[in-house]
Amino acid sequence: MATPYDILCARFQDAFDLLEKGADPVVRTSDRSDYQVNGVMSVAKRLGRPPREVAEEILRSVNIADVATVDVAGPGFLNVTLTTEFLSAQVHQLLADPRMGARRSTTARRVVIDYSAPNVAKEMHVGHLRSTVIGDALRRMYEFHGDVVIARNHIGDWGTPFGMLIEHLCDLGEESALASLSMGDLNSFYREARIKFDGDDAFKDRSRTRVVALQGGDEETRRLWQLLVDQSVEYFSQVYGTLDVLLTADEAVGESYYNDMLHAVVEDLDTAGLLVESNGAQCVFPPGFVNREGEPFPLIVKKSDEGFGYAATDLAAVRDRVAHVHADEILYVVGAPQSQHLEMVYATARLAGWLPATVRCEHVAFGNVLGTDRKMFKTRSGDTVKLSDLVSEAVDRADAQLVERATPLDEAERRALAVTIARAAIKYADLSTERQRDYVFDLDRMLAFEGDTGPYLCYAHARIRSIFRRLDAPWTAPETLAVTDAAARHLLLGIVNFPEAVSESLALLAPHRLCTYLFDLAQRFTSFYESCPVLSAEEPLRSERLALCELTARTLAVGLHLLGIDAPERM
RNA sequence: GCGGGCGUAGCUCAACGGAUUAGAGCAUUUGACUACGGAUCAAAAGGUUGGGGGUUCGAAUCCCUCCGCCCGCACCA
Repeated sequence: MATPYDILCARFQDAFDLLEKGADPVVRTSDRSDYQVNGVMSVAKRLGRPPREVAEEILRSVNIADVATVDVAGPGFLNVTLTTEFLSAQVHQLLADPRMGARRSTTARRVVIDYSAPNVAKEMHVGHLRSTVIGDALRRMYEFHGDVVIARNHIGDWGTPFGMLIEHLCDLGEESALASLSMGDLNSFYREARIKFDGDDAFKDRSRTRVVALQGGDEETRRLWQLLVDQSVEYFSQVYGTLDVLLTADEAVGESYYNDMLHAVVEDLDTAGLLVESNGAQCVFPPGFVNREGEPFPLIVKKSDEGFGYAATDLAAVRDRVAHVHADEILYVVGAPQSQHLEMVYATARLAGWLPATVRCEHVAFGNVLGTDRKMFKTRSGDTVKLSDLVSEAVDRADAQLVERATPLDEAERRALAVTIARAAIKYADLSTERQRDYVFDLDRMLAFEGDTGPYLCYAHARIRSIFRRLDAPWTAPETLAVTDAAARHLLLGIVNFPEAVSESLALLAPHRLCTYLFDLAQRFTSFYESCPVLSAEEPLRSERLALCELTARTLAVGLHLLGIDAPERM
């Protein structure tokens, strides 16, 4: 279905085309009317005519009487007010549409989304949270849009640390090692291995020998390595489960997956004449990148010790995703600090012809996670909070609040709801702020049941649903709605703009746009609910208001679902 | 030094080049309670959008410059 916004854009485009072909009408939502058209001034400027005169001309030529009334205001703005009949028809269309008006793409694009990327035998921490939550939300939005998402969890499952990890596994004995790993005690496993590696020369030697065996394809070593990987992936899946993240074990396509492609990457770069030896390393120098001294800055593909750098893996991944996964779009949900590295990888892939201009390849960067003291969360030095601890603390606190508020649920339901609310809190807090900014992690704030939080939105939804549980007879929306109350109209206009919130959020890869929309919608609803009694109203007003309640609840639920958040029926 | 990001109310954050009042939330103050779920609503107060230039009919938004904070800058990913 075409949204009101679409219709207005099309109608005004036709009118603007008469004056200047292709001129943008600049249709926007407005606080002065339902929508405003701002494009008149710039057209008038280019035509050298008075803006108000141009506005009047557009007002005469635009074919819009069936949709809205239009007035000229100020220096040449057009204020657009939708007709009640039109809004009424919108309500009926939306009631019949589970997508709440959002278009479904007819040309499904294949979109690779690279997100989460934890390390094998290492704990997932807050540093992985943003990638996981943002990536998963984008995934849901793309799928909703009708695209095919190929998720890639680029786990760190290869490299020199695996020598010591495997040796440590052997020392502990497979059984007890795996038992400790399956308990999610990955930090101490890694730490113990590290301590031995640093303090025990014999262990260090064994570790190095083990790395060589691993890279050489030694069967027993590979088996041990696989144990570590499987155990970790199993653990990651548990964490994803608690967060309701869609990633599956199949989608854990880690660094090692690209091992067999690395030689070809280097050879083909060489053949293409892109490879340069520098300080013993094989490098590509994509133009435009310089180091501290202002000299060309290398992307190191093969290290001076003959080992492949991570750049080789990243290049192989891009190549694979284009050539074999047939991606139309590749998104890397990775922290902002890696921006330069990724830009260099993309530049090199373009030079090598592995990444055609038709394929969109983008770094979906996000800011650092900060503590409430505004200092960086440590990501490498070990002082980070385990993701799983963090989630369980959030669940406990959510549960405590539910108990305090005497929620009308039994114990089991309440515990389940606490999980839902904790997820909502964590995800919404992360998604609702502009990605690129640094992000302050504050459990107290995100778990608050008041304000711009996940729990509040859950509550807003549950509260509407409770109205319908009180009904003793079915209802149907009246043929024509009056929508006379300002608050009701304001709410309906919000509902009708859902598709634009979704498409804008997707186009900008900015989930916070959708969050802002949903919170605003919830506010419009409570304001409506305050001034417009529903159940006690006379028919047909009662049914009209029920229709608005129904549409609001569904819009909230669909929107929250796109963010990876469940909308509970009751709280 | 070079490159990138950020700088908006006490705090956490919005704002798609648009209209006299730059918006929310939290916190503060004041109203509304036997309330269709008060986990709420209404209102007040709180800002020379880091400073200074420029482009534009119109700038938090685009350009330049300066200041401050953060990140990256050769073989860890």
